[in-house]
Amino acid sequence: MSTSDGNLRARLVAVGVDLLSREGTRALSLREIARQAGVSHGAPRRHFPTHQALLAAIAREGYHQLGQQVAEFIRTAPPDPYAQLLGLGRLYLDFARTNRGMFELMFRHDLLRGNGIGLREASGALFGVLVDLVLAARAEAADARPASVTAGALWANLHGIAELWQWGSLQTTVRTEDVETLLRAALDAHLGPAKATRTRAT
Amino acid sequence: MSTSDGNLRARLVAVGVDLLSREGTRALSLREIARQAGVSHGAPRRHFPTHQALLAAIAREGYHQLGQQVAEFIRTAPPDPYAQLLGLGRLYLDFARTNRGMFELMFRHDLLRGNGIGLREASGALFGVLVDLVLAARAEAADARPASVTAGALWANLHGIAELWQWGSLQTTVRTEDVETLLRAALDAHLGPAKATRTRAT
DNA sequence: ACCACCCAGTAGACAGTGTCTACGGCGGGG
DNA sequence: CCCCGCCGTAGACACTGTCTACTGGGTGGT
Repeated sequence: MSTSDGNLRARLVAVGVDLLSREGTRALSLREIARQAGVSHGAPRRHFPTHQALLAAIAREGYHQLGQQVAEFIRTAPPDPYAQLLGLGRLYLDFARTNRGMFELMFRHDLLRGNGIGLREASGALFGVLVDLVLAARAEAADARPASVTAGALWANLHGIAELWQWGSLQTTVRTEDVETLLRAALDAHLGPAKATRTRAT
Repeated sequence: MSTSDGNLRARLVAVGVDLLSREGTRALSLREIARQAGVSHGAPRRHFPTHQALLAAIAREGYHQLGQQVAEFIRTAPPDPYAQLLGLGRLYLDFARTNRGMFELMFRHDLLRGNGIGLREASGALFGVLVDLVLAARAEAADARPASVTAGALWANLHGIAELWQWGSLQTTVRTEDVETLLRAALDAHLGPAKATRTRAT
């Protein structure tokens, strides 16, 4: 069995990911993870100094999964950078919607205090992809701002849509249960309305 | 008056707000709030059926404070709707930065399950102000999308900036420790670059 | 005036949590 | 061979949220 052999550390993370997807964030107690892994409650302490460190490792696995999905999408995507950005936005929002607990865990504030060094790096790599795409997508229309600023604002927009939609406010205030509308609005806003015509191509 | 003689309810919320601003979200345990209020740990149960209900009441107080700040700003603001939106964005980001724990509490997912009905309403009122301002700000430039969509996307952008900046990723990936740059980018993007010239006016 | 009643607050119990410490067994290197 | 470091176990400790029994005091009804 690939899960039972050898490293308990990897098995704890795997059990945490599975438990996080089945039950919510609430079920991710240290003792419950150890229970599901079939070890005593003190065992995780040999591999993770604290509970937050284990949660950070699980969140890191989430960034790994998201990064793999992004890489897989980029590999099998049309060469048009705007279409790539649209698909990337859909991927981000779909990831947030499908893996609710994981998305919530990945951006918890208390996880990068001390032991979450890898989290900023993981998100930074994903952000680099976004910067490159933004740079390519708005190459024709000259923009005064650096691409990192536009990419940052765009990422913030995507993240805000995911966050507010998950929180439930957008479902009642804005009539759109379609996140797609907000995604289009954000893309068109940050990349310029000239690119909006390509939206129909997808 | 059931609320006046039982002023413990209001005192619990006040103690929670104070405790939340001094220590973090971690300190907001039911027993600690009761301790700071000078009552036994079972006393809050007479006014709030569960711990989450008390937290929801504290978050509601946060929405109240934010709403008062917004109303105060609108009252003493220049009539230019774009300048009002800029100030409103600054106000939102400043509120998120100044009252970290409160902002985190106000958008916690588990608080509107069951007892958080008032939270969506409180945020909905603030959103209405935003929709009106967006409607007025882009009156000249005709936009195909309804104002609620633009306002929703803009709010999501503001919220995402606050969230990602608090999380810390924007501080390392984007070199700007200035949230102002991202705020300007978001406003110019969603309201059209034609309005960007007015940015220098403030 | 009296008495019953309700109600806010107290105190204790219970299960569950994260962290710490002492202990056991097991395998590899001196 | 022995000894030591590693890894998992078991129990304790101080917490937490929730539930239940209990008490004190004020109010309303008769």
